[in-house]
Amino acid sequence: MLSKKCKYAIHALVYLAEKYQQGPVHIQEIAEKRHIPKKFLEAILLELRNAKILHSKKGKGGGYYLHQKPSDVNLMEIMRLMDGAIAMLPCVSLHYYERCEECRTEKTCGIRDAFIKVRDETLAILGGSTLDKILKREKALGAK
Amino acid sequence: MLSKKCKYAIHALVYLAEKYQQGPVHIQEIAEKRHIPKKFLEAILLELRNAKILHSKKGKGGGYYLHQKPSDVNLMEIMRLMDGAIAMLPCVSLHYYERCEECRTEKTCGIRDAFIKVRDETLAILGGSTLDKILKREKALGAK
DNA sequence: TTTAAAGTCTATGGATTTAATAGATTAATT
DNA sequence: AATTAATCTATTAAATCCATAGACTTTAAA
Repeated sequence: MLSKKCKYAIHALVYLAEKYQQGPVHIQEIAEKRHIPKKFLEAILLELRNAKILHSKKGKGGGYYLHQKPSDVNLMEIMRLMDGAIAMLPCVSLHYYERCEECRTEKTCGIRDAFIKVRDETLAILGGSTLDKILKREKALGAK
Repeated sequence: MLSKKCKYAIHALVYLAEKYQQGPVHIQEIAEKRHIPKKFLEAILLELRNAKILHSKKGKGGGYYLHQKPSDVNLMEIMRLMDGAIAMLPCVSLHYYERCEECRTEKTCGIRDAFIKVRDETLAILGGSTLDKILKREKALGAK
């Protein structure tokens, strides 16, 4: 399951994708429109900024805005950033690999196989889910 | 990520699949062979028994054994039992559906789409991963 | 019929993670 | 200088995960 942090991040980014190239957006505005606790959102946006997905501007007229194009930001990277590994087992994770304490002999573990397949399918789908596609889909579904 | 509980359950079941139709196996034996804390394993096996995946026999010469055929037990049901939903969002879960507080308007949510696809692919793979297949694979990989 | 083996059940404790809040500080604009 | 808004540091509250302890029950064998 995605953490709330990750869900909030996705929602905030979709919101910012909608306002792409329209100048900085206040944290306050995002928080209100997407029903996210403001202080929590602060921390999230800061992390997205440090990851170069967002830029920010301080002071009056400041706020956050997308650094990358909406077509260049996908769910895979957002989720990795917020929640870490996408794989269901540490021993099949590409970015957060860890040896499984349980199955000591990785080479002969019959379980990993299925989880490698799940990982690959999942990454393909999430990697292809970009902010602009999500936005398009929302519009197609009739969101205002 | 799978919980330890779930990993332990899978390992224990694979072990019991190996001993299918060879009589009851002690908790103690499974715990030692698969490096699982015995007391924790007790609780797990009990749950698997209540779910009719295992049977048990009390008293001397007792122990646990598979109730279903190894080809009838798959990772999907084990994971659902131990960890709950397999989907990454509550609002796309088939067995543990819950409304997302975040995206209030489910009908116009552009995010769900990707997670429905992930869910379907994942369920197909995990549902097809049965104990006997895992066992076969381990033998093919040369586990003793 | 006693005894030992083994599963069953209830309860609890500690560690870690997640979610949220508070307050002080820094930077930019007007 | 005043105002606005992001940044940073700390702290707290709640939930979950992992593990252990101990008493109880059932069964089989001696």
